[in-house]
Amino acid sequence: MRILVVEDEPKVASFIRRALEEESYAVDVCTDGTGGLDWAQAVDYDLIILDLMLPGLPGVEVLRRARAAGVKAPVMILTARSEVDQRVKGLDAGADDYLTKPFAIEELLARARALLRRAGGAPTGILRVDDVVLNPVTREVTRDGQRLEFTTKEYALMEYLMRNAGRVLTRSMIAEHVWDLDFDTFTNVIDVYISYLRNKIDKGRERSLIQTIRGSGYMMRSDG
Amino acid sequence: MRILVVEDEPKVASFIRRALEEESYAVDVCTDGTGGLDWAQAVDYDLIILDLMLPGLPGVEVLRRARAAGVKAPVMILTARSEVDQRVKGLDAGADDYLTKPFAIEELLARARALLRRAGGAPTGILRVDDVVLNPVTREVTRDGQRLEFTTKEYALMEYLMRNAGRVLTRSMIAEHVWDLDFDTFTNVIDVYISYLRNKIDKGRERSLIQTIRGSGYMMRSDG
DNA sequence: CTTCGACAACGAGAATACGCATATTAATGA
DNA sequence: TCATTAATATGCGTATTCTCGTTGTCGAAG
Repeated sequence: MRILVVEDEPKVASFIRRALEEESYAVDVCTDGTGGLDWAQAVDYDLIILDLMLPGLPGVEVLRRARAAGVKAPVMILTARSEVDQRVKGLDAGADDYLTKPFAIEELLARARALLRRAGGAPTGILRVDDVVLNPVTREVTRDGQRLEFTTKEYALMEYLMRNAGRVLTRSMIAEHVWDLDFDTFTNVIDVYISYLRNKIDKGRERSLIQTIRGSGYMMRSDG
Repeated sequence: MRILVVEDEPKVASFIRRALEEESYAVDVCTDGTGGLDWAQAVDYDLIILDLMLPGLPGVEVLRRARAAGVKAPVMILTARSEVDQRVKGLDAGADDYLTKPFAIEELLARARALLRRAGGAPTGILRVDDVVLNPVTREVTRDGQRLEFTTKEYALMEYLMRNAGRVLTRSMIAEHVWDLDFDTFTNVIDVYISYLRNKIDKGRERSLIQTIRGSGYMMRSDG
């Protein structure tokens, strides 16, 4: 699986690269529109992640030309929250999904997986802890066969916990993986969302699947 | 284990501090080079994390002077990716490791552990005294295979004792490595926590693993 | 060997920090 | 607009940390 990231902010770019690489994708990063277009045509990527705010050639134009040149790879566009019309233009120009900045890296990964699957069979990698089953591809979570509904944030947190079942995850780690770059340390959102998850997962059970490690963070109980 | 962080960006600094504290290290933060140098000389740190881009005194200079003044603590350098020149790579400024920004907090933690381990002379990282085993990564302590539960402070003290098994540790040394800057000398918290540890470790044994050195401090018995 | 003083150990309770739930406010999208 | 989700603020209960007074122990001097 090879992914092209076209993003001019070095900070964001390297953050995305790292995250994707950790998921064992091969990643190429390009910092300007023209170069991105060149690469998109030169290599048969499985996915292209494209920032719309680019120096030189605007993102929408990159996309349009790439499609015109026969690039088939699914494209995920990144936009600022305010640039709604840009987003629309992007989708018109042939994008398959969009993500607004700032975003949580887990969300980007989840969507990337979805796009890759749609394009052609990515590995399933179903996560299972106790009788909770999480399917990262469909984003479905069940307990005891019963479907559980999560919001985006809740799901991202859930997936992160499941992926690291049996390991202690400190709040810093959770912040870094589930929230975005400028996370305020002096807040209790994480606690609150853990509480949301527990409400949905553990309703009416005596022992929570998510354990609190006082002074450090949380841990998803692993089997046994 | 006490760590000095010299970093001027408040956001980054507090993020690092938090992550380290969640791993039960005692952490001091300094926002300028001159102050950092002073602290490095004043306190016997187990690790120093040093940003190279600092107001006032540049990081490399802080490091050079600290080494000249006889500071032995391992030093991890933080630097922007673009500023990694040969000197930094060769680590000939006297650093023991370097990390480029931006970085994943887990990587910083992992490297910190590695440096502390190297300095502590434990090749595997796992500390063992008699039948007590302490794993700094998972922060699990067992005696005879039996899991022992510690609070954050208890664990920090325990790790410090284990790392220095066979060596007499005075109360001031313990205070310096396990408690923070404003430690009240006229208190007996240390004695109290030693007692807590003994309760948990030595329950029902005749000879304590932790020996009292009357008039000086305490010592973790080393094997034999 | 005894006595005394200094030091350490212990127990109990006060103070604090932390996690959790709930309510409230803010942002986002239909 | 309203409904849904995200984030913040606050109050409460409890685990942890610390203080303090008392009891116990060690060791040196008499």
